[in-house]
Amino acid sequence: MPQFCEVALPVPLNQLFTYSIPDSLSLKPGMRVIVPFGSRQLVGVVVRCGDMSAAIEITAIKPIQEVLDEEPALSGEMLRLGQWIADYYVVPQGEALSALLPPRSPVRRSTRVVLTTTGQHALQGNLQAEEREFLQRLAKRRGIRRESLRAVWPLAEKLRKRGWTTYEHTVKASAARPFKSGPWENTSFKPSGPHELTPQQQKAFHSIRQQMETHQFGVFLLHGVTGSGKTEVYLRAIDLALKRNQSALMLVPEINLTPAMAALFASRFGERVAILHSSLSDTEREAQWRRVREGFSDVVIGTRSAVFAPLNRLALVIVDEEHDASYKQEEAPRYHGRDVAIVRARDAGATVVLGSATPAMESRYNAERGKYHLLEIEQRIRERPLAETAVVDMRVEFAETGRQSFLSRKLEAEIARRLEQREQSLILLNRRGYSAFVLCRSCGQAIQCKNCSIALTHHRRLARLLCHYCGYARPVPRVCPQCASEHIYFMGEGSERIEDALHRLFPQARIGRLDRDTARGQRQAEAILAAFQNHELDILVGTQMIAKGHDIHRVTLVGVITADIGLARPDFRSAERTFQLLTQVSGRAGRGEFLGEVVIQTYYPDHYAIRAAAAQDYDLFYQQELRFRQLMRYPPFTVLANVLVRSPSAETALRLAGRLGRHLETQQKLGIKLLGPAAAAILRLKKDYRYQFLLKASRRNLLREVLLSCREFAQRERFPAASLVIDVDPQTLL
DNA sequence: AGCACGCCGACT
DNA sequence: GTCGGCGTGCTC
Repeated sequence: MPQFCEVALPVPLNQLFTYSIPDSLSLKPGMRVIVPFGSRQLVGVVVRCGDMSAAIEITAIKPIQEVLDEEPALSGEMLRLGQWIADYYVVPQGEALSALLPPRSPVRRSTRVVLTTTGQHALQGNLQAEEREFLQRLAKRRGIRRESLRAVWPLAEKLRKRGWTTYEHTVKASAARPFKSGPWENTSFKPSGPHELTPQQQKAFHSIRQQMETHQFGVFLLHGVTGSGKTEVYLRAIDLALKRNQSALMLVPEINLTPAMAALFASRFGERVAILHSSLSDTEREAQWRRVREGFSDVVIGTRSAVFAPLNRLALVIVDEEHDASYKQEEAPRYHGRDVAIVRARDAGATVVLGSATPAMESRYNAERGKYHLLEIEQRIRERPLAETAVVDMRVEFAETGRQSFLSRKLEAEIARRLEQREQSLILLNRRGYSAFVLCRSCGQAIQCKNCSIALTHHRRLARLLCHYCGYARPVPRVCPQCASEHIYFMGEGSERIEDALHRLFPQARIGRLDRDTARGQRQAEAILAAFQNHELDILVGTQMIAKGHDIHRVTLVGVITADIGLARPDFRSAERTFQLLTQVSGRAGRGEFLGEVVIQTYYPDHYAIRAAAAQDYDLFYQQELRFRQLMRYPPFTVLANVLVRSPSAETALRLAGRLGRHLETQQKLGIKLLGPAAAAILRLKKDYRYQFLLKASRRNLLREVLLSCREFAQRERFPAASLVIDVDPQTLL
């Protein structure tokens, strides 16, 4: 009986493909294979193996070409997780699985130029000298690698178009590399022991331990104020998993995975830790992946994609700063790392700890309904008090001083005092660049990106206008590009301008800046933070990068220049994001022996997100926000999906949106609310025009049904594959 | 998605 | 007369 298998392939088609298995190959589900697909060869993952019956209806079944793994790259557990992602996020299984696979490609591709039969005939006839020479080179060997063609490229292309030569593509397994030992081999880290736990830390740890002892799935929400020592609780729980010969996984947001953090974990767990960092190369990443799979590492710390680390005997999954938006992947498959982590833990019977000082609304709501166990730590370690907060109403400030300054008298005085006392200040302005936009007073237009419907931001040091969405850059114009008027004005301020202005106000101060412009990679960010940590800087200005997780003892002042920047965004999470940012940055003050102080400048001092952040009162915010969400039928009271239609042609985008809209109207039912089609908040992004629908559903199943029908409709109606974007549980509606 | 096949305009 | 544009259809 011939054997067949079903293979998931990285194509946007919602199906598996059946291949026959040659007798010479032995295959198991989870192995990667090379298969012929149309005129191409693709790498896929075997999902199922079976006998004839499944394949009976398919006319032309091709054989598997090559097997790429000796042992399955994906375990049964990981294949199930891939299936869950495909179902939940409404993506084809092949696309879902591509997120789970080991980082480095298992194949090498090469393209050779070879002689065709007509080409061989042509060689007999009359030819130009250079043509003859080239064809003879091809005839002598089995063609030439395409890359080594550069010098004779135009000639080669000419002959190919004439039909004398053609490309021959080959895909071959790349040689397996021996892998080196861990990343800590050459650093002589000093082992460090556990710290004393406060009674509240102790209590939280005990609950987690009890759950782990049951070997049953369970989720904790560890809600601990900033500086309450959540990390020490994580360390103890991981330690427990290891002592029982089980493994642990910890997810952290991108910016928190600093070498300092890595060093902390290395000092406690040594070579057993694998760190999956975004700045690792694919080869390094794969080496870590193999260390984990082969059991050399049983603790994995990493960002979003580390949730797929091939750990066995998983006992504990920690998601630190679980509210953080960077856990959502913003391209297909659009999964949420926290939610995938929970599903993975459920399948493995593991304990989950979601940690945050500002839990996501959904998480806190789940805790209140008893879906998660709530653990609270209200005390900072060593009983350090939270910082005191002053809110400055910038409307009043302007009325009283009559001058348009970004810095209030209060904040300026406090900075001056810190400089005198040799203490440090953190200044937050959550917008990078020098001025926010460039406006022409004659025609009234802000200078726009050529790919997006977005005003460009002025970056002075770069002497460029930049698009913060697509990366487009252009020189700073001296006259308006629209109307040639000289009356162009630079409006609004960003972190770069604040840094400049502080230099002028406090010429004696040592000032640094931390944002995506000064810290283009992890190392530069670390260097700036290290300088601040060592008190080589008095003031650190920056965007939200300065708000996260850093523990710098001499910071006694945190200033927020404009707290309202995020509030105006057309996004139902804008209040939540603002509250989280203000709370996080406030938590940076007073972590040492001195009391901290926070000054928040705002034009909306009465907004509940700002009031609650100033009072460091999570519950106040939560209750208010919950009412808003309930009234407006937003999560956690509904589940959402954003369905977006895009095309480089404005007309096509509009037409497709109209057709999809008419289809969605036929899908209306009780429990589903459809908003749209509407122009996306950024109508044009990266050259695409975009229209969107927001679906609110009372139940997950209803939402899924509608989304599946959307995808089927688009496929049936031959929408271009990239034109439909489905985002389940969207974190942003841009 | 990628790639082949197929049918209409501006070039040697 | 040919090259090459991208519409349409298909991939086990």
